[in-house]
Amino acid sequence: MTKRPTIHDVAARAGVSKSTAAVVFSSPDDVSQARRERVLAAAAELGYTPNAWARSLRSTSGGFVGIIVADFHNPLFTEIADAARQLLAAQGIFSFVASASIVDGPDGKILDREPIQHLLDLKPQSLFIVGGLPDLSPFANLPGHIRVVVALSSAHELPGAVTVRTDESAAMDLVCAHLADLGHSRLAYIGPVGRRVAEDRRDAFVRAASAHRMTTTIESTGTAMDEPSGSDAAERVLALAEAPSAIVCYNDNVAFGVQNALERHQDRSVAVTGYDNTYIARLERIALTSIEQNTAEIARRSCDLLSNEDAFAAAVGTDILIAPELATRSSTETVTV
Amino acid sequence: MTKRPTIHDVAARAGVSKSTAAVVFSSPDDVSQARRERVLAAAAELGYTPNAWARSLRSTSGGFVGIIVADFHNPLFTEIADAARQLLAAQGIFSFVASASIVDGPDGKILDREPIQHLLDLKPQSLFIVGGLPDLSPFANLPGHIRVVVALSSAHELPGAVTVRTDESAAMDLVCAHLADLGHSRLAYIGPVGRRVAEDRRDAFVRAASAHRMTTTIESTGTAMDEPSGSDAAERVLALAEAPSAIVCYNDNVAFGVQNALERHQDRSVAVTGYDNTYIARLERIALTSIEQNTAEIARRSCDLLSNEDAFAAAVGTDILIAPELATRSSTETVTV
DNA sequence: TTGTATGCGTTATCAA
DNA sequence: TTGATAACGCATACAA
Repeated sequence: MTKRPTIHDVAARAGVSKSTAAVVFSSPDDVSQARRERVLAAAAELGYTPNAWARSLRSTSGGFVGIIVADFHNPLFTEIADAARQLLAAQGIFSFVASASIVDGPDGKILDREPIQHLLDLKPQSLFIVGGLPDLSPFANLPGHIRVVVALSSAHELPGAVTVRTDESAAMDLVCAHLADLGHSRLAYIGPVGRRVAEDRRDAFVRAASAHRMTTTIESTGTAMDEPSGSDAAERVLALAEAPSAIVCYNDNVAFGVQNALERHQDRSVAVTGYDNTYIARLERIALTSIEQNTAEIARRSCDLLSNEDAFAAAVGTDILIAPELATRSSTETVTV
Repeated sequence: MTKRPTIHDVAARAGVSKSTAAVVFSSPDDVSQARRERVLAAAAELGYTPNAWARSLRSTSGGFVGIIVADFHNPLFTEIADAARQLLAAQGIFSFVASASIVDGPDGKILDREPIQHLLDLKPQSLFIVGGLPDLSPFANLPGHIRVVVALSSAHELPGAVTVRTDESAAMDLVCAHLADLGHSRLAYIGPVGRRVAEDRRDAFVRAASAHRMTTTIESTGTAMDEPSGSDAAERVLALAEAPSAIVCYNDNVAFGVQNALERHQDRSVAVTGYDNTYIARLERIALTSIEQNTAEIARRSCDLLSNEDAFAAAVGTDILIAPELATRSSTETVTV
């Protein structure tokens, strides 16, 4: 097997022309049954499978889905990408995953165009972008027939794209309702600013909290959204004259930092909530109440759009919002005020 | 930009033939300076970059490195893959990452050949396999010029490959020396069986512990290596007549389970160590002493082999062992016995 | 040094 | 229905 068999080898073995053999794999009905069976048999004996990339080169589309993961290290992203691959494979559509490479530029993050161009050169039938990219311009002038679906981020820069993301309002409503039930009335929110998702989430929090008649304080972590920045922000919040009884965080990482700060202050009275319901939040030592984004449903809806032309056409330009759930754990089982 | 410029367009604009233009990009010295500059200028104006896959199709090798990540969800793997990409890019070598898809077969895990075949069809110059795959046979009959480097796993099935992995003996020696320093003399080890790395690590533990004159108990987690299995195994160990004063774990996940079990028993006297020094181990609430695999060094050595033919030839068939480090945290700051 | 012709593995367009 | 031929974007042996 040091060399793969080609359509040429199959044709020779079956005693037909290259073109006839090729047709067997593209539109089997256009060839007589006798020849079709001979070709198929020859292909099976040789272990022939078409070379997808030679096909791509010749055709306008390779018939596969290109998946671009914004950040390999975000388990949410890889989970969705993985689920999408399986769903598409079940439909007989194969997919190819590429990681976006994001580098530091003079002003902010910059999206490296090279790996994306390489994926585009493979001529995907449609594109699935998982997670937020600093820049969507590489996808602005795609050949019109390529469908683009963006998950977990907004694609307002791409008029022809469809976005599938978590319903932030519903999420923050779950959080605030839960805290209201527990008797909280003064909340703080800790999270980053600047990025679209960040603004959405914070605004959703403010709306939800006020709907539940709770007062709010917003503490920014700048552009950071990790454990140390959460810890720092928590210190500032705890120093406030009217300290809150619960702290709602942009994501789990920030919440871990907040938990650390509370631990340093020996303060077990303040409730903390996260967002993403990561593996870590489930650990008994952490036990963080957190929003679970419905990744399975996000993947399912995305794949539907990716593979179904009509479904995509009907949804183009819209945001599809997926309802999240709240996983409640002991981080919100505190002394109520 | 709805259509990418081809070498044809560049040649037309520069007023030379296709081949001349092509040569400018493959062996620039073989063309006169005047024409070279005209071609380069035309390419720049058009924004031309070569289509790597068309090049691959024509040549025996596309000159890029194919990276296969065994499991997207293992942060260690993605970290190494990412580092390798950057190191290779700095050398002007581009790389393409594909995730292996591992499915459940009748007896055990099965490696899906399709995505791998697709990557192979792209004709990589060399292959970088990150992490353990259930089956290396798809790589057994590669065209001879393709170099294969395997990181974090063993490649004894592939005679022509080179393995780069952590020195398990050194790792377990660090752990046991640390525990010996703290006065421990009875150790338990909790981890899975069956896989090569698992056996290596356990055997290394036994050797290191006996070198430090400590007694050992081995508790298996079967094939599992996650938090619940660690928790269960810890319960069994704690029920032992002569309970150990320290528990050494196969990895961090298992160790988190052990920590949970200890927490349930209100037992702060038993030391726990992990392996991988994940992001989670660093969280203040977890503070797990753990072995840090030197991913940067693993990536560096691997890339050296990947890009340097001579270095690879010298190392073929061998295992390159990378020294790990021990990150000590409060999980081993217990009451000493 | 430069251009012409051919092929990589496939699909598409024609005649036959 | 089938098969010869061209083309996708590129590289290379060969001729000029």
